[in-house]
Amino acid sequence: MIEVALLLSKGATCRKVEAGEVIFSEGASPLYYYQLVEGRVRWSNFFDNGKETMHWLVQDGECFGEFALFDGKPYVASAVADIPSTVLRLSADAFHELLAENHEIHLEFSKGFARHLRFKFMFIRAMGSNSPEKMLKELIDYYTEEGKHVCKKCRRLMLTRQQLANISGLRVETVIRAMKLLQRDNRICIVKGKVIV
Amino acid sequence: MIEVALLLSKGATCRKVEAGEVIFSEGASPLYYYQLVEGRVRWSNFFDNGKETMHWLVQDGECFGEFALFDGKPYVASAVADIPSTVLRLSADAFHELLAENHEIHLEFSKGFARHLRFKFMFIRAMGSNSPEKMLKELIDYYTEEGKHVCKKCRRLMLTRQQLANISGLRVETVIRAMKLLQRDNRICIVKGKVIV
DNA sequence: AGGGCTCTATGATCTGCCTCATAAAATTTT
DNA sequence: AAAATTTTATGAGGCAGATCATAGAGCCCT
Repeated sequence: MIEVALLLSKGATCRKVEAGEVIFSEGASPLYYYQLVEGRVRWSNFFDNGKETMHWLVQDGECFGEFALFDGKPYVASAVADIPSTVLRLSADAFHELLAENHEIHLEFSKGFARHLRFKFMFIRAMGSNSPEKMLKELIDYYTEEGKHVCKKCRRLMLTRQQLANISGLRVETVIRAMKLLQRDNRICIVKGKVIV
Repeated sequence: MIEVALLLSKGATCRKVEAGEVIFSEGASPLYYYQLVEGRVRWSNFFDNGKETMHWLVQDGECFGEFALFDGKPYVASAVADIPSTVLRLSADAFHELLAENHEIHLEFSKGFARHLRFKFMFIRAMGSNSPEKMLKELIDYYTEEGKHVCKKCRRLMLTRQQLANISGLRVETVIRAMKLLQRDNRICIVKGKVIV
């Protein structure tokens, strides 16, 4: 979200992480600002029974865990590399300096918060429907509008049913069945198992 | 969230609204910054079947609908006065001027966004448990920690079971039954039907 | 005090999501 | 190419939250 060169000039360090590596854990104190240069990071809660609640699947250029830097409280969810990734890390102090010096950057973060909050509102509204189909349709519509997780070339939604299950809080079998119903009613287009938006 | 005198000096107008009066509607374009001087405002989605999903029960001094001013998209939920209230309204332009001029105020908004996002993360994590008791316990713990909706004098949680239902997305009967189970297991203290935290 | 409303409460039933089991297909790794 | 892993798929059954019905308790309003 912040220009890489600027981050580096402020003393940010670049690190490569393997798939499955934990970048920060739920409950830990926020000490750094993190930005994903390349790769994919799951920002999730992991439960004892193996279930995962994925709050955000971080893509290239996005930051994650940033809001903990603003209220100073522990991380509410863990960040785990989903594939081999490259991550930039900047100390909290340097991050706050950057914001104080540059109103434009600060405003960009405010806009980012607004977008994220909008997503959460949409998500919780969709949950209220108590219908897997409506829930998934809203989610897919959101990603379509935002162009997130959508392949620019083939317009495929680059999310597996398992990932949609982890995001929506539904079980994978329920997602599979709901997607079939959505397809049957021509509410979504599925080609070779892949959603085309 | 912003000092009242400062808002008024920027041209904010004060308005009294009756209980039930709509301040802004889901889908409408954001034109103003709103701050509750006194009263109570429900920030909710209202569904055709009468169900309500309450995202936030706004209290004295809190602002609402503010994040739409940052991304410029329509409101995701409506704001309705829950009791007779007094609301301050500032034009979007003046609001952005204020932020640009005053880094401290801007930072306060960022912190507010962070707190709200933290709440949403907590909420969605709690939903993932698929257990009304865990969900409600987390909600009550959150309000306890934040001191929100808690009477300073008598330590009563000032939320009805119906309100908890609208917030949690559960049905009121489910909330009532879950609260009884929590009480039976000594996880919460209920006196005369009221939760004491 | 009385009327109207909301809130709290409880039982019965139903629906649908979760769970478990199994297996084929697709993808990744060796 | 083969093996291993993940993803997609389908069926059967259980369980719990939603739903519907009913009613008492508490509260606000004239």
